[in-house]
Amino acid sequence: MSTRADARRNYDLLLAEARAAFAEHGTDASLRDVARRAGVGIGTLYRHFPTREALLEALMRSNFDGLREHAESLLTADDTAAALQEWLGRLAAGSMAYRGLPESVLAALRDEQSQLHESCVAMREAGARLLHRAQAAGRIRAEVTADELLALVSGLAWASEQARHPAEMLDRLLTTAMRGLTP
Amino acid sequence: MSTRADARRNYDLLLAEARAAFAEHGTDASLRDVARRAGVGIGTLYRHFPTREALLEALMRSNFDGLREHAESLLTADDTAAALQEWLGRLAAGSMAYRGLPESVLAALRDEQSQLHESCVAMREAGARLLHRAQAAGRIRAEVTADELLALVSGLAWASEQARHPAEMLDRLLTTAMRGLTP
DNA sequence: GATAGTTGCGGAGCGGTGCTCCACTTGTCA
DNA sequence: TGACAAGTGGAGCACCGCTCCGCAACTATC
Repeated sequence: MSTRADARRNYDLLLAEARAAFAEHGTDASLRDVARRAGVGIGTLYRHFPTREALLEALMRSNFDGLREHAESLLTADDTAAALQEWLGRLAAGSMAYRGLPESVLAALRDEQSQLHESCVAMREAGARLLHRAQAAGRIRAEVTADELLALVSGLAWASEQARHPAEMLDRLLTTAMRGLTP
Repeated sequence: MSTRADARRNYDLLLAEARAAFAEHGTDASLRDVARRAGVGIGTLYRHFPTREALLEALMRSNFDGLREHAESLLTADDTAAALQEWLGRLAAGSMAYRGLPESVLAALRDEQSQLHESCVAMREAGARLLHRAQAAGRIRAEVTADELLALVSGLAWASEQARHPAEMLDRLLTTAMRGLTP
């Protein structure tokens, strides 16, 4: 039993609509609207996701897990710097999927109470291993920290979002940033 | 005559309260609250500033003008790269004065209809002269554009805002960025 | 199948928001 | 001092996030 069948169905419906709404209107999309689009009462939405953050969390956790796995798969790459850059590119692209999301990523990193924190930390540590490997190979300056790196990339992703040609701008900014990271 | 004395007074009161409110609650502070704190009806606020952007504009224009003047005064500095870095630091710090403002800066840069656009462009061009001078001196890579530079610094300012120690983080990120900008 | 009981649902309601509109007050100039 | 344009203020509209609880619907048992 645990969960009733209709509850499970509504949960999935809400999640799908939330994903669409956040992609369309950014992270401050109307939750009433999400419920409406899912054909469900507003109370039902709040029953399943007590806060807006809970909703974001559900969406972002898979993001984080994917990034962690990606980082781990890159740990055996020959070119450590290229591996790091590839991962940072995907991190930035993932952040940009929903407007306003980079802010949530950083907030989750900061707030240890956040339920997102765990999966976010796991992702960060996978990224840190990638960084350390590149540093050990002398490809990245030793004094660069993982926190700094994530903040940097989040900032670039954010700035690119605002530009006329986001993808192109992100590419330029990432390239410049990588130059600053090398010894 | 032109404007009545009381209207002028209310305008100034509103502007002062708006500045305080934006600094305290970010750029989405409650306008009703601004009017309340200024001891004025909400209608009066909207009479003077038809949109939230108009209010931001009035506040930011002085910011931009100050940045432009600063850039111009740095044009005669001996160390072109240091001059650029100093100005970028002030740009970032100015952006961070109000949470959420960097986004408005970039939006104004993008939107040519914006009333902010003119003063923003003037500031950007003053910054661009600073950049070109450093490039001519061989201190900054030639292919870096002014747009890219402003986006970069805005992104770093934004990311720093989110960090635990904003000022310190901004310093680290700016240093890394400058490294990426040098040939 | 029928039934009991728990689980989940929906939306009215509260206090807030941005913004509009217009009856009324107030400053100004003749 | 008065006429009148300029300026005011807040009621009102449609929305928001979020809470609460009477009621409907699903499920385990018989």
